Amino acid sequence: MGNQKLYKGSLQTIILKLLEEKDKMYGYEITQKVKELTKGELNITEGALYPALHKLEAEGLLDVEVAKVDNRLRKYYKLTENGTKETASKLAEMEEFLRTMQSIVNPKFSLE
Amino acid sequence: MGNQKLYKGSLQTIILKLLEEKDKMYGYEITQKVKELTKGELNITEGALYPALHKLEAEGLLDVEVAKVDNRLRKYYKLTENGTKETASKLAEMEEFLRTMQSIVNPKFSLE
DNA sequence: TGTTATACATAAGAAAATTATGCATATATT
DNA sequence: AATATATGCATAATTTTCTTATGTATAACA
Repeated sequence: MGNQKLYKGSLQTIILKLLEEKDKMYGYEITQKVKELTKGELNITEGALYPALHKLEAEGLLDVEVAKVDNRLRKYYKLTENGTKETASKLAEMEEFLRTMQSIVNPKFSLE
Repeated sequence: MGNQKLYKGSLQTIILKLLEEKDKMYGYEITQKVKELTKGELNITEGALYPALHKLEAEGLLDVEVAKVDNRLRKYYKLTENGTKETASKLAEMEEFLRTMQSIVNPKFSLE
């Protein structure tokens, strides 16, 4: 990929956004969904994902619910009320960031 | 700002892009230019900027030229030949990243 | 004369990732 | 039957990249 490092700092927002769309997801599902959405460009590693999920849970933005499917463990995460608010806020910040970066790397197309 | 952390990983690209536009700039000038371009949203700290410039120089992407203006030191940086190539490459990666993030946070507007 | 602006630099620490490793079950392949 | 790949979780060690704090020095302004 090469540009993986650009995604640094955006993982939390990505997780929250996916959970805003789907209501409840488990870790592995998130990695697959992101791979699909980005056509393979972004591959979330487990070493990044699980600590991020745990942190969001610890901050009270996610609730977790354990399930057993096909004799295998799954941890379903969903937004808390607070998580929903925080998602809106983080998405707004992300959009601002994207606009700003656009205006830097492609000034001509950002006269708005 | 709040969303400063989203810029993590994009500093090199920003520096290179500015130098592609202006030919030669010094550190302090870069911080001011970025502040102006982003309407104060992004404030590059010295602790991030100077190490980044030194690294780009060490990698052979930038040449440095020292000048004395008003009895104060300035270090002007400019792109090397290799730096120009790398800039194009990094800008392409950045644009890909921005497109991808757009498509994640705002799927409706990214059907292109 | 003290504060703000200009101009460089580095060190300590924090945040967020990568890489490596581990455990366990299910499914597909040879 | 054995092996590899996929599913599913987790953590530890390390690296990268930043923030925060600190240092030096000159110029301009109040």
